[in-house]
Amino acid sequence: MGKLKRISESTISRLSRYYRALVQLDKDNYETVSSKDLARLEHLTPAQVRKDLSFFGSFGTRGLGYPVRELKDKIARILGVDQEWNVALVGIGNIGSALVSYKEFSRQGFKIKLLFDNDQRKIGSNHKGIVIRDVANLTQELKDNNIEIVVIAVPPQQAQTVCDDIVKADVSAILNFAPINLKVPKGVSLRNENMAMELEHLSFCLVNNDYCEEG
Amino acid sequence: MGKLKRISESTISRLSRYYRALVQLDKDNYETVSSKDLARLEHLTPAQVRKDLSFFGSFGTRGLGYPVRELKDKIARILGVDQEWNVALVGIGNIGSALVSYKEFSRQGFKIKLLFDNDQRKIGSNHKGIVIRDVANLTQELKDNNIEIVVIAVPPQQAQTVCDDIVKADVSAILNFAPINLKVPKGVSLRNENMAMELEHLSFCLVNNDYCEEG
DNA sequence: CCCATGTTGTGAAAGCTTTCACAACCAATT
DNA sequence: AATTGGTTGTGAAAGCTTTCACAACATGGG
Ligand SMILES: NC(=O)c1ccc[n+]([C@@H]2O[C@H](COP(=O)([O-])OP(=O)(O)OC[C@H]3O[C@@H](n4cnc5c(N)ncnc54)[C@H](O)[C@@H]3O)[C@@H](O)[C@H]2O)c1
Ligand SMILES: NC(=O)c1ccc[n+]([C@@H]2O[C@H](COP(=O)([O-])OP(=O)(O)OC[C@H]3O[C@@H](n4cnc5c(N)ncnc54)[C@H](O)[C@@H]3O)[C@@H](O)[C@H]2O)c1
Repeated sequence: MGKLKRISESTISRLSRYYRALVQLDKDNYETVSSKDLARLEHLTPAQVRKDLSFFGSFGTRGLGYPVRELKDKIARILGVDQEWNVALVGIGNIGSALVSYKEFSRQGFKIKLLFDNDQRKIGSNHKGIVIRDVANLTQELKDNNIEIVVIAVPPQQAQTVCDDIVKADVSAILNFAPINLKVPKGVSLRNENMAMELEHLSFCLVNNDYCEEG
Repeated sequence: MGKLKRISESTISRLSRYYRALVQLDKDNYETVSSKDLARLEHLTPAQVRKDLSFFGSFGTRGLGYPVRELKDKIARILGVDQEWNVALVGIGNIGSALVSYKEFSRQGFKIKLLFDNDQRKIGSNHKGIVIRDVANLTQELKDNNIEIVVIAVPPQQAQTVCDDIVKADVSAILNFAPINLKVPKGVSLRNENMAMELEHLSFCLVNNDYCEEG
């Protein structure tokens, strides 16, 4: 079992994609899948699929391929989506509200447990069955409720302060929607969802289409 | 002027980050900035900054650094954010509505011109000053209105059909929020915004914290 | 049992990206 | 004009990721 190398960002992202494909294959009652099939489904190469999986073990059978359900479960375990995670959301505005309404996260094990805002008109109100709390008590309430992942959806100016309070609660996984570079201590995982950057990437491709292949 | 190499995805993303930093530096009335400063602001290395910029030309002065405003304008040009882009949005649900309300895109030159949905209750209604059109006429209306970028925010099952209609209108830049692998012909730039994948990345880090450094 | 066909797992090669290191240059000071 | 201190631009080195290529194994049919 290859349990030594550091896993690259891109391998982790591809794991998510394999997982999604496998969930579908399982629904469609496929028993086995080859690296070739999986690669075609995700527009990758078979060698890449095999190499990615090989970092975590040998899940396939030579000549046959991978058992769909088993591989799906193995990857679920690796990705940590075989369990439930307590999620909190800070900033219940446009994006925040959209996220609360999104049922798919819960189905995948990401349970939105707490909502926070600093707007007195919103605090105390019920949003999709969850009461919005005062961000003033953020650190304490995150601790009290065993929150493991926090999503930041506040304006960029407030994001670092909110982030600091989250870190104080020993939460070590943060998803940030504010277009700003948050500083977090070592050991805290931070992912940024930056739509402006994606749009700029597209406009770059429109302007420089010769130098921008494969989207 | 280095106009030969293919530019990597990561260089383009970093260009967006330099741009954001430069806009701020300009606002704060800085005249020049060194690769060292720019690197510190974005948590990168000075060599990386210089190498990235060198793909597009020599914008700095040895001993002095880069002229902030000039470099900002140069990068704006490279990214294509020195001009306005006509954007359309398909699927005015949770995410779609959030995007329409977001003023920042317009400020950056991404002008949301058309909205589409297939829900008869929504079609014809006014959303933040823009009327929601019937997706049935998608291809024709994209053409008629010179739309250059389309954002897909419909359920995953409908995304490929919508995508095909967009491609038919010769739009070559698509931002997709549906968690599905869209197929687009060569020459069309497709970016995916997949929040589930980001959350899975975080849960991976929580489970395998030894193998997951730097978020 | 043997052979043909198919597929994995993995070292090694190729390709790509980042970092290093330094010549080339700029400005200020003496 | 020479020296000091600073910074860029870039070829080369190092590091990382992807692809290649093939031994090792599985199955099925003669
Ligand atoms: N709406 C979009 O489409 C979009 C797109 C890209 C990025 N973003 C980014 O996402 C973030 C949220 O955007 P939005 O459109 O939802 O904004 P919004 O103004 O609709 O919502 C922000 C919410 O955060 C709350 N808030 C402000 N300061 C707070 C604090 N200190 N603690 C807790 N809550 C606080 C506000 O009361 C509000 O409810 C912003 O950083 C924005 O730049 C939004
Ligand atoms: N809401 C979120 O936080 C979130 C998060 C991640 C991903 N997503 C993805 O973004 C997409 C949109 O999510 P949402 O929550 O806004 O969903 P939603 O159901 O609120 O909105 C979807 C909208 O698309 C419209 N629609 C459906 N089929 C259409 C078609 N063929 N043409 C045009 N319009 C059509 C619907 O009428 C609706 O208005 C989905 O693919 C979802 O998986 C959403």
